[in-house]
Amino acid sequence: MKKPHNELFAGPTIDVARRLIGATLNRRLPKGEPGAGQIVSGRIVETEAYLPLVDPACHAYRGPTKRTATLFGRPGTAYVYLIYGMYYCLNVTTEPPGIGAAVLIRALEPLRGIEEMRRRRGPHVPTAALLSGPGNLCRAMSIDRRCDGADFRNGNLIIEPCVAGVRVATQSGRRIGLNVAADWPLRFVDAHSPSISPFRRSRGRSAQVAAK
DNA sequence: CAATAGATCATCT
DNA sequence: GATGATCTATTGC
Repeated sequence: MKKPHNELFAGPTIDVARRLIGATLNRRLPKGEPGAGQIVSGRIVETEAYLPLVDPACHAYRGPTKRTATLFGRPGTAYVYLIYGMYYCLNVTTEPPGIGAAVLIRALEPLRGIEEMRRRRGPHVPTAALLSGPGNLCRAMSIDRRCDGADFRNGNLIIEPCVAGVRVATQSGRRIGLNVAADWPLRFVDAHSPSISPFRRSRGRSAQVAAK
């Protein structure tokens, strides 16, 4: 039994998004599939904040629905949804219960279970790219709607904070794939990681502004 | 390198 | 009935 990391999910959404860079995501592969029970894990190197109340790109913006119910629950819960009929996206809920907001996990650097990830992504995918991109990391780690509502402190989907004292060179920039409020500087990356997701068209240019 | 098309479906209007 | 917090392959410069 490990110590729960409540402090990791506390505070403003932007702070959580920054704090999650360098943290470790551990996933225990579900029963009934290859590698069941094994742990696959990665180091978080890219996140995006979706702010409470004021953010038109946040799924919570128009109030709770059946799909987005978990967004309004306690912080540190998994919000998983299907996008484009084909891929899942994994979020960490933030803010107190009743307020909908989250941090999207966009990319990780593979740590454990590389063979299991490659089995799900394909034999020719380079190791550094196995967990690069929100849809890809969910596929590699067998994360889908069954994970919606999971607690990141216990269970089969756990986030452990960055080791104390480790400094990650974090940068911020515009968000990716949005039609509204894409230019808000709410995307955070570990600038030195080879696993950051490729830049994609989201209109305009992708300004990278140095943060701390 | 940049732009575009197509795959595919739960959710919401 | 339209729409995505995506990804890959393909085309064109």
